[in-house]
Formats: sequence, structure tokens, C-alpha cells
Amino acid sequence: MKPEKPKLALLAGALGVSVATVSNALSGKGRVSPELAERIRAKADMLGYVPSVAGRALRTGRSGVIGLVLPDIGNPLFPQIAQAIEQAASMRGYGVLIGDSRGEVDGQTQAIARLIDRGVDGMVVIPRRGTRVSDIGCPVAVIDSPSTPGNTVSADHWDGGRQMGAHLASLGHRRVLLVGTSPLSNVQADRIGGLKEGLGDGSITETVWIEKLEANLGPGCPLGLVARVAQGFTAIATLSDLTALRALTELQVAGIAVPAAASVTGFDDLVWASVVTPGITTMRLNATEVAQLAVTALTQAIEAIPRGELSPLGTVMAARECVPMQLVIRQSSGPAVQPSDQGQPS
Amino acid sequence: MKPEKPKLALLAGALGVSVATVSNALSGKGRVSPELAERIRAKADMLGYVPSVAGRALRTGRSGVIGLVLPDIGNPLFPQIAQAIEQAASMRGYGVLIGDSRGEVDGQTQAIARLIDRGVDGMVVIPRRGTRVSDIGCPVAVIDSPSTPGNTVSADHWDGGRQMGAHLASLGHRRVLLVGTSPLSNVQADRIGGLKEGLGDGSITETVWIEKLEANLGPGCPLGLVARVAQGFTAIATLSDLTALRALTELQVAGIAVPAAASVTGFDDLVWASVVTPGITTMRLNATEVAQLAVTALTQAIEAIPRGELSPLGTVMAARECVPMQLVIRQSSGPAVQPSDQGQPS
DNA sequence: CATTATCGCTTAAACGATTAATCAATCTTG
DNA sequence: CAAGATTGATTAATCGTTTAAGCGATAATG
Repeated sequence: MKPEKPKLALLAGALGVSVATVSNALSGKGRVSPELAERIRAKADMLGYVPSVAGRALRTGRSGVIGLVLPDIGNPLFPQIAQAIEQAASMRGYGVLIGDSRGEVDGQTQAIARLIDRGVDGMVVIPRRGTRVSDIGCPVAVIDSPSTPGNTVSADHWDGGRQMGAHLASLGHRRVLLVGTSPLSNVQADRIGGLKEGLGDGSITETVWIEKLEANLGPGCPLGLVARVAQGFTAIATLSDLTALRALTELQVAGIAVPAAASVTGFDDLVWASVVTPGITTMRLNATEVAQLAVTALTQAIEAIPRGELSPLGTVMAARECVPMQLVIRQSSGPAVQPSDQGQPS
Repeated sequence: MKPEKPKLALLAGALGVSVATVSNALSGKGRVSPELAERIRAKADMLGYVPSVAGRALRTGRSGVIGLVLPDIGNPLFPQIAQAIEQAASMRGYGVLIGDSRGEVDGQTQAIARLIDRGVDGMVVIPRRGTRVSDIGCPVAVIDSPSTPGNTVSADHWDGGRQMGAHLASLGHRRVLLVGTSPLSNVQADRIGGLKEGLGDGSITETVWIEKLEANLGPGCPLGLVARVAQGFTAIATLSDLTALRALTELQVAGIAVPAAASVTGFDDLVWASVVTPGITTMRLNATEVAQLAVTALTQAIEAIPRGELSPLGTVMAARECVPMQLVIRQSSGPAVQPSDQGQPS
């Protein structure tokens, strides 16, 4: 009538053995006869025994929880990453605690501190652009761009750019406008580099940074793409699907058909890329794999720590990894308009 | 040279008092002379003392962590909610553990179970549409629509719909196409109801459910809006900004100017609503306030539980609350085209 | 056969915080 | 002024788990 919440002592009592034996049997660590171990395990999941996280954490000094810190949770990429991290983590028996920077300047540092106070065993950090994750007191896996110094896991943004550049080049685009938000982002810098490489030497590119534009014209200002197209740019290669969306609609209302009159490409394959008309050609970021690598590296680092001590030298991480991005061709990219058509927008 | 991690015993030793006194001083519970208490507090934050979550959790039976469960983390609304919840929670000293349904059918139940096993004190759940959150073993705050039975916190989706309907009506729209994804969603049902009310009796509406459409025509299929406009519909009122985006671009490529030839409205004020051209008129969901209410109710329920026992009767919650939505007028909605213009798309 | 190993399990000591119970001293009060 | 109330601190038990150390009994060894 009163099904007590099963703890080790209860199991031990029910089977007439000591708690230590039960613990050993369930963890498979000590020396327990196979038959007894089996009986114990049976009883355990018959009673639905679940070890108390608190008790274990107190004794072992590890909480079984990792933190997830993002510069800006509002980032449209967040859901994908969060989901993938959570999945990878829970597969390894870890929980995921949210660390939010709250948009404040040094929110990242504060968020990290809060997580440490909560006793996380380690954390995955996607650093605010420009910032480095300094030596905190626990293992950290950083997700950023491969060109970030330090041990990081990331998508191969450069190669992604290269693929996209090659795609556009193969469609005959020679004058391409590159549109990003901030030059301080390692990720965006990589993508730009790759794009230029992929487009090849025969191409002319120009780069527009939205942050700078908006500093003058106010947030949400037009990007002036119509004029650019008139100047002969046949493709707008953006560094994010959000920007691509902005570009796409800006061109559409001006009556410039995409991709007939100009191509538009994005990055990351966010939700809307596939539902708008025309569908946005983009580079898919395999968040699952990135997360898997990051979490694997992180948990390994965590479990490699001897016993009871904090991470000895701060950040400990497995080798840097890099996962490829995948080109997703939709309808927003098409053959370049011929030179004869240029300069005379109807 | 070796700054040991401060625990109660260390503080006690340094001040020549007992750990109990230190504990009492810091928690303000027992009886400690004001001067001693002050000295202790000073020493505490001079040494940077942070109570061990594990120790406290073990003793008190509460972890100081709440779970956040969403049907689909991929939901574009997720970032806002997650951020707001995290903020509200950490203000009350709680951490937030992610619970992901993984898109599986009964993922929600599994996610909840995992969170409970991790020892959360309570959880905020945004239920998968159609499902009810049954009696789990801890306090729960549900975020859904007000028409959901049970104790819930939510935005006033109905009134949001009403406001939007009134807005469109005031612009002269009489034939309005309603576009949603699934009729099973309480939220969407409310919004539809509100829209019809707001539009008034003089209006003719028709509802399109994307899920059904895609079941026949495949995912990402056109919504057939061009034909609808030709039939005399002057406004497309969607139940989500994602759908609004889909509608907007579909019309744009067909050469139907928004809002000159047809208005489009959305819901939720997601990131892209403000960056596309034309900006999408939408209803802003005040995630911060909803989160605040949910977390407040939840933590109160948690802290109301006597001592050491699980929630006695399962779900305990404060009164149902409802926060208003806010109309954000942008450029995608405008005066209805006159009847004389109807039926003859140029 | 006497001595060690090995096996299978138990004892008991942590981990760090909270809190009821206790106790000595000081303060009220009739 | 003696008996009780109050104050300010301490003692010790407890939460549930892990794990080093201990201890008979059986098996291996010279």
C-alpha cells in the first residue's frame, strides 16, 4: 500500500544482503557472484530502482550533468544544436543544463560561473564571436570554427563556403555579392574564405556586412541589393539563411525574380529554407554529428580525470575535429544571367 | 598555494565555530548573533564559498533544478521560451535541465521520466498537441492554451486571434483565408476562434490545414494561395509566422504584391518576421511573461510541499493564468483591395 | 599438511549540507 | 532570589551512494 521509493538499503533488505553488495552488483565493479548479481539486477528493475543522483554525486564528486552555453539563445541555430547535444549527452547518461548569456556583454562568463556553481562536470560552449573561452575549472568542448585556436569541434565552414562557391561558379556566376552580419565571427570569416576559393580566380566579389550597414541606416534597413544587381552582380551569397531570407524577399518585392534574374544562397539549412518559395539553396550543418563529437570528446575528458580532483589544468579535450557540410540545392540558385542581359533590369 | 575548495567545515574551522552555526548564519534559519552572522557571511564570500549542490540535495531532497520539456525542440519558438524560462528560473535559484522528446511518439513520456530520474523538483511542460500531461510524480506547470483543461499558464491565443481579426476587419477585409498546420493543436484552435470573432459576422472565412494538404501533395507543396486570391480572398491570416513566410513568398513569386493585392499576417513574432520584406504583421507572444508566470507558479508549488515528501497528489499548481498577446503591425497587412478590383488579377 | 591466494560478501567510513535535540549561560519574573 | 524563559552556540544524526578495508571459507600451492 505504500510503495517506498526504492533505495539501495531497501533492495539489500529485501534480498538479505548488504548495500555494498547491491551497489557492486549494479555497477559491476566489486566481486559478486554471477547468480547473486543477476538476482539483484532482477529485483532492482522489478522494483524500478533508480540510483539517487544526489547521493551518487555527493560521493563521487560528479553530477552527471553537463552545461550548454550559447552566446545568444535567440540564435536560430540553437534548437538544432540543443536537441543534438541533449540527445548525445543523454545517450551517455548525462543531463544537459541550459546556460544562457542573457544577451548581456559578459553574460557568457556569468553563465559559465553559474553552471560551475551548479556542479556540472563539464560544458559545451559556443563562444560569443570574438571571445575566447578562458581557463575555467572544468573540461570544456568548444564548438566554433576550425580556425579558432584551441581545441574545438566544428563544422568545416571553409569547405562549406568552397562547395557553395564552386556551385555558383559552375552556374556561371562571376560577380558575386557576399553578405554577412559581422566580420568578427570566425565562422563567417571561414565561410567567406571558402566562398572566394570556391568561386575561383576569375570571379569578382564584394562583401557587405549588415552590422555596419545597420549602424548607419538602422536595424532592418534595406541591403541595397537591387542596386547591386543593376551593377551586374548575378548572385547573392549570404552567410546565413536568415540573411538569405532577407535578401530573397528584398529582391522579390523589387520585382527581381529569383533565381531567374539573380541567385540567392544561404547557410545552415534552417527551418524556413525549405518552405519559402523559391526554396533556398544552402549548406546543411550536420548538428547531430557536431554535437556527437563535442559530447564524446567532453565526456571522455571528464571520465579521464583521475578521481575526485577538478580538472588539473583546466581545459582538457580530445583532438580537434571537423565535420563536412552538405550542399542542399533548391530553387533559389540558377544559371547566371548572361552578360548581354546585364545592367538593364527591366 | 593550495586554495582548497571551501566547504562549510573549512569556514567553520577558519572562524572557530561549528559547521551548524555557519550553515545557520548563511541560511538565516537558526539562531545566530547578528555580529557572528555578519562575520561568517563576510568570510564566506571572501573565500568564495558556494554550497555544494549535491550535499544540499541529498539532505533536503530537492535538487534546485527544474526540467523543461517541449514536444519538439525544433520548434522555432523554442529559443524564446527556453531563454525566458532559464532566466526566470535562475532568478529563483533554479537550474534548467533540457528534456527533449526526440520527435518520437511517446518521447514526451520518456523525456519526463528521464527528468524525474535525474531528480528535478518540478517541470515546465509544453505538451505535444493533443496529449495531456498525466499524473507524474512532481509539480508541473503546463504551457498551452487557456482552453486546455487543467492548470495551465499560457498566452491568450484567443484574444490574440481576436485582435488580429479586428485589425484585418478594420482594414476592410471581408473574405479571409485562415491557414494553420494542424487542427489538433489547442493553440491553433484558439487562434482560429479568436480570428473569426474578431473579423465579425460580416466576414467569410475558409480554413486550410497544411498537414492535410501535405498528406496529399507532399511536404513543401504550394498552398494554392494564388487561386484563392483570384477567388476574392483579400487576406491570408496564418496561425504562425513560419506559415506566414511560406504564404508571403508563394504570393510574391506569383507576382501578387503584398500587401497591395493581398495581406498576410502571422503569429508569434519570430526572428524573421521583422527582417523580411515586407515585414510581417504578427501577434507578439510575450514569452518572458509566460515563462515568469509558469516558473513562479511552479516554484511556489515546489516550495509549498511540506518536507521530504514527493508531491502528494501529483500535479500541484497555482491558479491558471493568461497573458495578453500584442499586435505588431508591419507592412504585410494593408487595406483590402476594393470589390471592384476583385476577381480580375492582372 | 601447513601456508597463501582467491572468492564472496560485509563493515564502516566517507562525501557536504541541514536540522532536531541539547546545553550552558544570561535574562525575566513572581 | 530561586525557578523558568530566552539566547547563542554545539553535538550528532541523517540523506543515499561508493569504496577501501576486513574477514571467513574454500581452493590452490609447495
